[in-house]
Amino acid sequence: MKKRVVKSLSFLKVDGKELENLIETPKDQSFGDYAFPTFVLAKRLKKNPNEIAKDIAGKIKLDKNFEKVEAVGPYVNFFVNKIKLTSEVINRVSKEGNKYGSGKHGKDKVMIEFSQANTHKAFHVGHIRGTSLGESLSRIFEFCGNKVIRANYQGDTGMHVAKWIWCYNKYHKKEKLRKDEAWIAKIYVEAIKKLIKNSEFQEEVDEINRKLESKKDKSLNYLWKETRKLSLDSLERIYHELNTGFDVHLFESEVEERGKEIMAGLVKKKIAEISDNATIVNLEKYGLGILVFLRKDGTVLYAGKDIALAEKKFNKFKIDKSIYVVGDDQKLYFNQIFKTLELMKFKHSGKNIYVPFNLVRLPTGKMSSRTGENILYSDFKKEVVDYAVKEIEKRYKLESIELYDRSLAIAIASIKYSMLKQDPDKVIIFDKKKALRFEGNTGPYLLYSYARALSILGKASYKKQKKFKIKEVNEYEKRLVSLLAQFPEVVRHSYINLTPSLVANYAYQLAQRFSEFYHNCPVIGSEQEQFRLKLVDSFSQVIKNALWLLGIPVIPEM
RNA sequence: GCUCCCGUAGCUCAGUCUGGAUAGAGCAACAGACUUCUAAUAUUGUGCUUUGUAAAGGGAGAAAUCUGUGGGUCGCAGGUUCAAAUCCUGUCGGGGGCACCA
Repeated sequence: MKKRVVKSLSFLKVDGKELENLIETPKDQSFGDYAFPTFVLAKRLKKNPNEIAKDIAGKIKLDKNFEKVEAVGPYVNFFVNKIKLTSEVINRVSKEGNKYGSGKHGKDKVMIEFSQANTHKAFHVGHIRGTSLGESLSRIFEFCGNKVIRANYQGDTGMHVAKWIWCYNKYHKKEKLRKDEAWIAKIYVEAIKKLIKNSEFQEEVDEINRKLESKKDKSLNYLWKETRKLSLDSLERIYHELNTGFDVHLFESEVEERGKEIMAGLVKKKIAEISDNATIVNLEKYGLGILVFLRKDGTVLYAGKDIALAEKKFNKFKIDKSIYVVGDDQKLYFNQIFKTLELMKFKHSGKNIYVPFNLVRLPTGKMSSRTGENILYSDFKKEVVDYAVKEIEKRYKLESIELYDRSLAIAIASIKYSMLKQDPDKVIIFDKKKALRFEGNTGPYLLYSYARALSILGKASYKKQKKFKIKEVNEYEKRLVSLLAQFPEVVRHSYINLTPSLVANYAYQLAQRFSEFYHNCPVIGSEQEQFRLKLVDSFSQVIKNALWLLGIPVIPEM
C-alpha cells in the first residue's frame, strides 16, 4: 500500500527512495493511514509548507486505492481503501503463516555468544536478562535471513573455580557432592567471605589455581571434573526451561594454552609488554587504559583467553560476524579486547559486535554471585509458578500435570517478557511484588490474548479455508488491521537496532488493540462472522510470531 | 579524578538512533461496563396459591478484559532550527567502569 502512495506522488520529482523514507505512519488514525510531510520540500522550494500541502493534495489523482487525500496544515494525509487494505493484510498473513514478518535482511553466518554462566556459581535472576536477550536476538537474526550459531562461553576454570575447590577441600570435604545449585552457590559465597576476612588464605587459593591450570594434581583434577559436571547439568536444565539452547559450548579451559601462546607472540612483536612481571597491553594512547592478560605468575586471565576465543570463533566455525551479548559493566573491557585484536592485525577484527545490557539490581544494590546478594533463579521461578497455580485454580479445575505445565509456561512468559520489554540500556530494579503481577504490560496478558483468540475460533469451529467477504471495515477492525500490517517493519527495526524490546512493545500494543476490537465487535453470530473470524485468526498468527521471536511459546488455554 | 549509561505522570516504563501534528501505556486512586441463568424481596393485574414487570445478592458467556476521570516545568540552564523529550554544550542527581575478578 505504501508503494501506491509513493506512486501517486511521483509527479513531485523527488527520488523514489527518498520519497518512501519521507512518508510516515501518523500516530493518530484520524490523520489517515499514511502522511507526507512537506517540510523538506518547503525548504527546497522556499515556500510555505501549508501551501505546498494544499497544492499537492489538489493534484493527486484519486483512484480506487484511496478513499481520500487531504491537506492538514503542512501534511498531506492519505486515507487508503479500507476494504482493500484489510483483505491484502489478511491474505498475506494467512499465506505466510509462521513466516509472516520474516525477511531477507541479512545472509551471514553469525555466532551469537550469550548467557556465559559460569560453573561453580549461582545462576541468579540477573542472568535471565542476558540469556533471554541472546536467545531472542538469535531468533530475530534467523528470522531475518541469517544462519545463527548459538554459543555459550562458560567459565569452567580460573580463580573462581580455585576458590570454590579451596573452600570445599578446607571446610566441606566430608560432605558428598550434591546436584543442587543452591548448595554449589553457597560454597562459593562462603569462600569469598572467608577470603575477605583472612587475606593470607589467598596464597592457598593461588596454589590451587596453578595446580588446576597445570593439570598435574590428580585428586584436584577429579574434583574439578565432577563439580564442573554437576554445575553444567543444572545449567542445562535451566536453559531448557527458559526455552533456549546452544549449538556450541565453548570453555575457558579450552583456550587457556592458546591464549598464552598468542600473548608470547605479542610480546615479541612489541604489541604487548611485561610490566611488574605481568603481561599487559598499553592502550592509553586510545583512551582505553591498560589491560592485563597474564598474571605475574604466568597464569592466564580472562583477557588472554578472550583473544584466543575470538580467533577460534572465526577460524573453526567460519563465521562472518561475531556478536557478544554481555553485561555493560564490561564495556571498557570489550573495547580493549577489540582494540587489541585490531592492533595485532587479526583478519576479522572489524566483525565483532558488542551488545551490552544493563544490570538487574536489587532494591538494596547490585546482584552478585560473589557476595550471595542475589535471588536464585530456581527460587524465584518456584514463586512465580506457585502464584500462577493459584491464579489458575481460581478459574478452572485441572489435572495436576496440566496445571503445572500451564503454570510453568505462564511463569516463564512472565519472567522473560519482563526482561525483554525494557530497553537493554536501562537498569532493572528487581521488585518481586511487581514481578508477580499478571495484568497490564506483562507476558501473561499476551498469552491470555492469544488463548482468547483461539477460544473464539474454537467455539465457532473455524476453518481456515473458508472464504470471506468484507462488506465494510469499522474503526476497531481497521485499527487492528493497520497494526498487523506493521509487523514486518517492526521486525526489521528490531533486527537493525539489536533490540527485541521493539517486538515486545509491539506485541503488547497488538494485544491491546485486539482486546479493544473484540470488546466492541461481537464475532460469533455477527453479520460479518467469516471476515471477523479471519481477522481473529490473523491476530493469533501475528502475536504468536511476535512471541516466538521473544522466545516465549504460546499456550492454547490459560 | 577520567569515562560510559540512565533521568519523561505518585510508581514502572514506551517514544530519543532517523527532530515534525494535541508527549503515550501499565500500575496505584476514583467512577463505570453488555448478554444470559438463578432469585431474597417489591409491585401490576386476576381473584387465591398463579401471571407480567422491577430487583439486592450469586453463577455463566470471549472479564488475567474493556471504558472514563484526575494526574506532566520530558532533571535543570543555555544553544542550533521554521520546528527540540529527540541534536549540541554546560550543569545537577543516580548507576557502571578505570592493573593481575569474570
